[in-house]
Amino acid sequence: MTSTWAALADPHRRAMLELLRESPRPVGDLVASTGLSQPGTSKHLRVLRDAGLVVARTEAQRRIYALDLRPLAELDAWLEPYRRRWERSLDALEQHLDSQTSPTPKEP
Amino acid sequence: MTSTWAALADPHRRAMLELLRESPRPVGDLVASTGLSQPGTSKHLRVLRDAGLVVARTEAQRRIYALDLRPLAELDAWLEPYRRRWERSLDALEQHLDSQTSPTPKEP
DNA sequence: CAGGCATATAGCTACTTGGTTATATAGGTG
DNA sequence: CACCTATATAACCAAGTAGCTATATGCCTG
Repeated sequence: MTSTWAALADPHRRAMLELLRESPRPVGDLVASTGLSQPGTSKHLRVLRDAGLVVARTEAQRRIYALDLRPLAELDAWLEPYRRRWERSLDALEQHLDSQTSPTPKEP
Repeated sequence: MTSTWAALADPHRRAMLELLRESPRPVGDLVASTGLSQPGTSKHLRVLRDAGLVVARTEAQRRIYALDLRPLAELDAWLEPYRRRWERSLDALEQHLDSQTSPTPKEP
């Protein structure tokens, strides 16, 4: 799972994933959108591939990259117990502010 | 946000967070649980502090570290659009398996 | 105030990483 | 086959990181 976190620690890679969330794309598109060199982009794609976050299919000379959501679902599962905690806090806060209008929630 | 992802990319740091999820603890506890040197542990704690994932309060000579959930909530928000995607897939799967015994219990 | 305990910082080293340019590989097309 | 397009890999460099040991800081206690 470490490789997933590490892969997501880079802003360029996160941006690439967001692009791929819309639809699968060839490398050229990602090169254009990141503004990095083509080899640089390929290097990032390798990291994402090694982490299992994307898969590539070959189409003539092009490699079409697509998201694989499973590692993200794993992160989501990791977050779950923490999420329960802050949801509990929010519930409490909500109860506390029950009858008020508060634009800026604060730590008690 | 990059600092949050980067902080979580290290297994020792994730383990420390899991410890702190149970309750706030002094550094000594974390040293013991990680098996790292004390300075090494302190270094990791600094990364977590800089990312805002933990806060420390001083209590005599001890520093008691506690989780701050807010950066994790941010990650959760980042995951949201992806989550929608895999939930949609799961919905589809579910429909497909409609008349069978459901192995994955769900939130009511 | 001396000494001990708990933690942080400094300073070092080996390794990893993000970026580059140059080159290799693979497929399409004249 | 010669060449072009698209992508990957190699080789290199600067900067960052994870670990260590040694040292500084801060607080308590006798």
